[in-house]
Amino acid sequence: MKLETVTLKDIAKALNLSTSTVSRALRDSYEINENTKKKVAEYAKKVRYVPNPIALSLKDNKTKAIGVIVPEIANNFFSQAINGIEDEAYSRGYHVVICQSHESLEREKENFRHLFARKVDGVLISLSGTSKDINHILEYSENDFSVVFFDRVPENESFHKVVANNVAGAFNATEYLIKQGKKRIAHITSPQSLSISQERLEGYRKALETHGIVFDESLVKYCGFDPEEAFLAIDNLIDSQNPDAFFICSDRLALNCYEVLQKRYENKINDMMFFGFTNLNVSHLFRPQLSTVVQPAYEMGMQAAKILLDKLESKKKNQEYEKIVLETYLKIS
Amino acid sequence: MKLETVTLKDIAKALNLSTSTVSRALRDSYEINENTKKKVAEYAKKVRYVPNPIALSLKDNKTKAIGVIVPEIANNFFSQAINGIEDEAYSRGYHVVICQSHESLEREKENFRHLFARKVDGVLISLSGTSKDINHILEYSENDFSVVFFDRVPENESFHKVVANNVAGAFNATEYLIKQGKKRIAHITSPQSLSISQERLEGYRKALETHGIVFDESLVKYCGFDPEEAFLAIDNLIDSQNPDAFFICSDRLALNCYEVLQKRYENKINDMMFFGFTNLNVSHLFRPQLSTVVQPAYEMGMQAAKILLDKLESKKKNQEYEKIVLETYLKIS
DNA sequence: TTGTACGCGTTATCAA
DNA sequence: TTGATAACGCGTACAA
Repeated sequence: MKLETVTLKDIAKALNLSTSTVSRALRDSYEINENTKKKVAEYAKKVRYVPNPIALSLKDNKTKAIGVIVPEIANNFFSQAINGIEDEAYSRGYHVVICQSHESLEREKENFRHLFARKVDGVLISLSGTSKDINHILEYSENDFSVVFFDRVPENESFHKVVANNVAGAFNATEYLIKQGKKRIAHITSPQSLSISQERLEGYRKALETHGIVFDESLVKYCGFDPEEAFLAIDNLIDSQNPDAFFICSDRLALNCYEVLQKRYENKINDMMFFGFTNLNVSHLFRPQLSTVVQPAYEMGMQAAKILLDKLESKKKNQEYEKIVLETYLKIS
Repeated sequence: MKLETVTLKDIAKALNLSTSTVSRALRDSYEINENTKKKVAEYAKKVRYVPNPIALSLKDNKTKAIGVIVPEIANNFFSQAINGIEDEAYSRGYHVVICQSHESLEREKENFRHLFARKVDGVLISLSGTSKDINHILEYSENDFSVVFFDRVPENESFHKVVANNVAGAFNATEYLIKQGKKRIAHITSPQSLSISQERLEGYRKALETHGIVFDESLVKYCGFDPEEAFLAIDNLIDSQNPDAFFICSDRLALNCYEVLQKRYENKINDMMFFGFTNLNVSHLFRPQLSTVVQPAYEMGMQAAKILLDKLESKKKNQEYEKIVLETYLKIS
């Protein structure tokens, strides 16, 4: 059985028809004789005709592909989100091109350039930790190129966004720690420029306030992507702030913390409690125990993809920008 | 600044040249006047001309895209391998379309159909745990469609393959346990159909033999993808085999084991030792401790991509099939 | 040195 | 009901 790609022309030749007739027959056009349709359909099936998507793309100036830019795929939150994106996209006939920014603005720009040059129909993106603004994205989106943000989103109002309820999640986690009797809860989080950092800090603050604990700025540390930063932050906290719990707002930072705590402060961590904001599927196996705020990653990805595809496929330009907020839940270990 | 896609024709019109002249000028053809070249180059840069890859694909019947099929991206080994694949591919002007089989043969077939229909130039694949044969792949590869396997590879000789030295890795892990005084080492592994299962079992056996321990088949359990299978296997082992260590050959199974061991046998696991065959980057945080055999995932992905791209770009059909074997290392926790 | 014409596979328009 | 032709954007053989 040969698999050489069969074209309309091949079918036309074999059946003594014109390519246009074959094309119309396969698309079940009303103006084609039923017999012809049947004949064409049968033959096409027999030779396993599959339309060439490249030709279609060239014609329609659409690729039926969407791009996804995430910081890292080796992160459960993002890989779960990608699963949601893929399920939605594939079920609607789109395919997905995944790019990683590795938390670098430069890479993110490059990814965008790449995806645009490759003519994807739109992009889903969660901003890198070093992207302070979104000028590099505005440039494209102003020209009618669809972009939907998820998880790490910009302040800019003129975009569709899908996020978790970070404030509530952080509130609940912090409140949990407070109810366990913790009073000096250190908060270690991602760069301040990120929406998620701001919102989670807000939830943390609110919980403290609600429970009459004075917010102490020196318990809050923003950390970038050099592990040494986190190590140093922890050293400082332990040396001078006497924390009794940690609320750590990313996978990476949680691991950094455990690293240094286990190495240098093994005797101190027994009474400490740890809460993360991660989708780590193994957190319950950690010692000391790590509870976490879990985001509905799959659902977020799916919703984001849905919004993008709906937008791509709708004729009307809807200038109503949606912001979908999904709830988190606590996984206590 | 407008971003409307500029075509050769636009440039030609603006500069009062023909499209072919512009095309040649941009490709630095020797037959074009230097002045013209400069003029064209400048203008193209100014309007940010980017060739339309769709048009090129249609013309060349090549997409400069490769497909990757892996069981799950939410698995460090595969996400690291993908990083290697992407780095190699992007640096050579290819892009990467990632598909997940979710350990299902059906999905794997579908992925293949999809990638082929999308006209990727070739495919990198690590077989799903339920793929007993590769007929669905032979079908394509026999027709001059390039496929390179990595990690989970078929026996078939007529393919390029990149694998870890599973035998040596398993040998070293088992030997380590033996040297720690363990005598009844349970071996829990993936379905027998997978190359990795066979090779790791071989390493395990060899280590036992080398150290004068009789191989006991009842200590070996193959588990599929239903967690209950693993739970049951462990129950059986503990009930009737009295193991003093576990050598567990996948991320998923390691987690399954911990799940049940922590829940039901907390009092028994203190003296047990655990070794995995995983690229979990958090294994050192687990309690009980999990040491693991680590595969050079990034390198494997990169090598596999390199072989595929070299093949795609070489004129000659080289019928020499390579099998690259990379060494693992132990990460002791 | 530059331009014209064609073809990649498809569909839409117009003609028959 | 069917067929011929043009067009999408590009590169190239051939013509000028």
